[in-house]
Amino acid sequence: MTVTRFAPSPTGYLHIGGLRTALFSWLTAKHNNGKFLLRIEDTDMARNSQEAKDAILKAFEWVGMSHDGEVVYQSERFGLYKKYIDQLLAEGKAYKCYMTKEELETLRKEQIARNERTRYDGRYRDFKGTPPKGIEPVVRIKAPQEGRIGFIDGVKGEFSVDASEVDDFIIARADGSPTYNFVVAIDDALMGLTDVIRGDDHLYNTPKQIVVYQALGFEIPRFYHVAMINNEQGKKLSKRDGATDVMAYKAMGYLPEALLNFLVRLGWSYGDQEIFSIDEMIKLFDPNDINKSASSYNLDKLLWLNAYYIKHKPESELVALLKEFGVDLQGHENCSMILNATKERGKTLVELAEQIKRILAAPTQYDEKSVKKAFKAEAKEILSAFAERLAKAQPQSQEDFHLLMEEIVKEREIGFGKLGMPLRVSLMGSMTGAGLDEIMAILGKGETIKRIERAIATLV
RNA sequence: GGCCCCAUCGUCUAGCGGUUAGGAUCCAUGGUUUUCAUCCAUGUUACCGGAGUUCGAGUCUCCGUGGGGUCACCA
Repeated sequence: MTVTRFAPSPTGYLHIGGLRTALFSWLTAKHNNGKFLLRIEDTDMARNSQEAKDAILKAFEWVGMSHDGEVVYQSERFGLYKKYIDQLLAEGKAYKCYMTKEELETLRKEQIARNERTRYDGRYRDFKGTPPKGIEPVVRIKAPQEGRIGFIDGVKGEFSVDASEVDDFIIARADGSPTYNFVVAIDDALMGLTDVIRGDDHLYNTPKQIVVYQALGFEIPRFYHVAMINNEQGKKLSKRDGATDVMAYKAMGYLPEALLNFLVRLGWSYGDQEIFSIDEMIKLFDPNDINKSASSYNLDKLLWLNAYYIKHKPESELVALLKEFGVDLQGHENCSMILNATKERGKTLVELAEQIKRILAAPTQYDEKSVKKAFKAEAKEILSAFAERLAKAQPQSQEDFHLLMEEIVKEREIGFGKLGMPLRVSLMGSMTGAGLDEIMAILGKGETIKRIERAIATLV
C-alpha cells in the first residue's frame, strides 16, 4: 500500500510551497488508495512553538486535506530513537566523538582556508584510547568512505554523490538528543513510507538518510524531490513576497479549491487541462509527472481560478462562506437573486461581499466622478418622473421594473443612459454594478424610491 | 568556492528527432450587455548562447551563460 507523509517542523505557519508539497503527497496517497500521514518534526525544542503546530493543523483543515491516523510528534519518540542509537553503537556502526564544538570550528576554518570542503575528519572513528575527561561526546554514524551513494529520484532521475560528500555526521548531540537526518530516516521507515515527496532542498539529506537506512537495515522508500516555488522575480519565496502564509489566502477571500487547483498546476500538468476538481486531481495525479524545473508564482492565475470557483459554487456554501466577510444572507428572501446579481462581479469573497453590501445598504456616499457624469441637467427631472411612475405601479418582477424603465425612455425619446446612469448612481453610489432591473427587483419598490429621493435631495 | 540540479511566450505549461511550436493567464481589440462584470471572438509575445551528432534538433551530446539547491551538535 502506498504511504506518503508531510513532515513540517513547527517553527512558523504553513507556507504556500509546503502546501504544494503536501498536496502532491496527499494526492499520491489518495490516487493509490493509500495513506497520507502527518508528522511534526519538533526535535529542536528551542525553535518549536505550539502556535505553529496549531497553525499548520488549521491550514490543513481549511484546505480539506485530511491525514490518516494520529499526528506523529517526534518529540514524543526520543526513547525510540535512543534505542536505535544504542543499537548502532553496540554494532560498531556508530561511535562516540569527543571533539568539542571549538575544535570542530577550528577544523572547519582550516579547511576553508585551504579551500577544501568542510567535513568531519573522522578522528574518533576508530578511536580506542581513553576518552578525554569532562567532555560529553556526540554520536556519529559510520558513513561509507568510498564509492558513491545514490538513488533513483522520481522527479530528478538518477542521483548520486561521492561518498566523500557525506561525512560521519552526528546522529546524537552531546545532550543525547537525536538529529534530523537520523530521526527522519527512522520515522519514515517505521511509519511504513513507500513514497517520500519533499522539497528538493532536501536532495542532499537523502544520501545521509540512506546511510541510516542501510545501517539499520531498513527498506529504502522511493524519493521525489520537488523543485521550489519562486517569486515572480524567480527568486526564492520569502516573507517579503507578501502572502506566503496559507491562511492569509483564506482571509483574502480565496476558496481552498481554487488555491489547490492553482498549486497543483505549479510543476505538474495534464495536457491542456486547467481546471481540476479535487476528484480529478486524485484521479490524474502521478508524482512521476512532476516537472524538474522550479516555477514562480503569479497571482493572476489564482485570481482567475478563484473567480471561476466562486461562479460555480453552490449557493448554500457561498452563503456560509460569506458570513466570515460580514455578509449574512441566511434566510434572506432575495438570497438567490442577490447572489446571481453579484457572483460574477467578485474575484474573491472579499470583493463579492462588497458587491452585496452595496445592494443591502443604501449608498452612504456617491462616487464623485459618476455623479459628475450622470447627473447632468435633466437628470433630476427624469428621476422624479421615474419615481412617480414607480409609486403608482405595482412592479413585482425584474421584467416589471424593466418595462417601467422602457416606458419612460420611449415616451421621452431619450437614450437609456439618460435614465440608467443617474438611476444607477442613486441606487448603488456609482456607475458600475449589477443590472438595474435586477437591483430594483431585489430592493423592491419602496426602497428603490427611497434611494432615488435621497439621491435627488443630496446630489442636485 | 566544492558538489549537484534546472532552463519553451511576462507567468503557469504542452511538446518526448520531422508541428504554421499548442493551451491557459495577463495585456490589447471587437462583439454581447442600459453600466460594470461575465461570456464569445481575434490579436501581440517564447525554444538562453555556441559548437557537435543527424537528411532533419526545442527535443540527443559537450561547452558556456544565467538561475537555484546544498555544504550545522537547524529542520
